Amino acid sequence: MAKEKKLVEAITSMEVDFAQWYTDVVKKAELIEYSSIRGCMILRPLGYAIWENIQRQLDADFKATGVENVYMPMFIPESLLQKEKDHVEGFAPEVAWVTHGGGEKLQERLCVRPTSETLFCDFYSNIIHSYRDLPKLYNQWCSVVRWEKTTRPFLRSMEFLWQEGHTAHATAEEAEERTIQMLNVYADFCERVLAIPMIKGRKSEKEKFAGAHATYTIEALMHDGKALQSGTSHNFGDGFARAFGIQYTDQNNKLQYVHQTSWGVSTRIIGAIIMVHGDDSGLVLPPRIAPTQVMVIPINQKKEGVLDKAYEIKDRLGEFKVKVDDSDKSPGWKFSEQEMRGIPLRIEIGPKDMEANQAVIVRRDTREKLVVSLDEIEKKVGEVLETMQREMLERAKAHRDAHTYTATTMAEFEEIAANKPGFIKAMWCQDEACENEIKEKTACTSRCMPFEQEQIAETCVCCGKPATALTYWGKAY
RNA sequence: CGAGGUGUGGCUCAGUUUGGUUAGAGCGCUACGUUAGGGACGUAGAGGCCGCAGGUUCAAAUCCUGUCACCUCGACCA
Repeated sequence: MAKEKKLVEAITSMEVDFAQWYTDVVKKAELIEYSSIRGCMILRPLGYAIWENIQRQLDADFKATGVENVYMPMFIPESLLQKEKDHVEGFAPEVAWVTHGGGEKLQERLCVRPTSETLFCDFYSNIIHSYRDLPKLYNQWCSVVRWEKTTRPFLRSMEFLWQEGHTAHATAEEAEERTIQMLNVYADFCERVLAIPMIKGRKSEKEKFAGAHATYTIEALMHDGKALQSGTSHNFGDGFARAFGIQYTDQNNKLQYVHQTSWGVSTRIIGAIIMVHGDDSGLVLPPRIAPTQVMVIPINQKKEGVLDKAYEIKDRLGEFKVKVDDSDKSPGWKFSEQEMRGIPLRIEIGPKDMEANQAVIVRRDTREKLVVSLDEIEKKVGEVLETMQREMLERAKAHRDAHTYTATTMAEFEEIAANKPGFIKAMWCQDEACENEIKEKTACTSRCMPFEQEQIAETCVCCGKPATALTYWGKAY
């Protein structure tokens, strides 16, 4: 395959330096701006519009399963945070504390929420009394703060936007069912809308959420072969309920503890969109998440009638999200701008086209050019957007599959980890000692034990004892 | 938190080793004109407490001390 000509000098090539490429895209596409606070980013209009689209569509998916939105305070009293032992141990090292208010030292420190389990639990303990009060299916859209040591735009920032769903159920079965249901909502959304294929599975004991009974995850593979945990769904069992005293009276007038879940996705998912679909010209957005789907670019726009024709095309494409770039930049500039910002389709319209009653449609992902008659432009745009959405998912899947390896011996595992970036499937005994040894030898962590299990060997890749689970391993963000 | 690196117009950087008039360049920005199918060109202009604080010196972007911020890698991390 011929080496693609590099059109935008301002973006470092992926091959040269993937991390730098990522930073360049994030900046050149104007997704974010660094702020004056370390590790906190400013979401610019394009970055925020993508988040709004994610939010709108996921929110509808949640509500279709009966979830309601609430809003909780952003501060958590220290005493409340400390009620669940594992939870506080997991989060204490990275919380920000408020020690003063209005110039006075506070009686009790307040932490800025790193996650809101404790607030929801406290709340639930007050409002749940009877089996008739269950289930509670609440979600909130908010930001949380974690005092991270190193940060990267979208992937890890000190403050980030997310949603956190928190549910309370009468039975363990119902909680488990909800945990899996929400993981499926996430995975379906990612495939259908973001065109990112996900591996669904369970986290190891070591990787699971602080205080959870079980954590489920969706894992995606980035273009550089590193894994990104893109969303999680936790089954808390009755652990938090016991710590917070969340009890209800059942049909037989007996006191019972509730069973809880929590689940979340964050702006990190935007990092996944960038690193799965982006190329050396910048961002590539799947049509279903793109804030602008079509950019009409007039050629020689000073010429009589060209701009009018561009606006006319925009009006005719009313069912899509269309903009006209009528700035006085040169056409070449506008092409690059549209590409850097990941706008799925561009329509070029100039004097030559007008004469022939046609326009040129260019796909962002393949740069394929299509000359279409103006008479059928609505139909063509619809078709191309759909094709693009479908093919982006197919390409991402093909890339992931081509970078998924299997290892049955440690030597094999080490050889792959050292030379081939991607997922490694290997059998594991689920002993944490092996997990640690694998990390030490290969820098790979366990990503998940997928729902779709295969028996590729009898014994653990590390210790040789009988294996209990096929596990995905990889270097992770 | 450890190792390394970087702070000079909006951006990318030169100048620092060897202290010396008025601190430079390219890009971007503004105005006018010519252009226009893959980041056009000309002319004229605006824009700098050289990260911050001390110190050395006749003289500091440059040397010394401290400090802050950011970046990369590692450790850590739902």
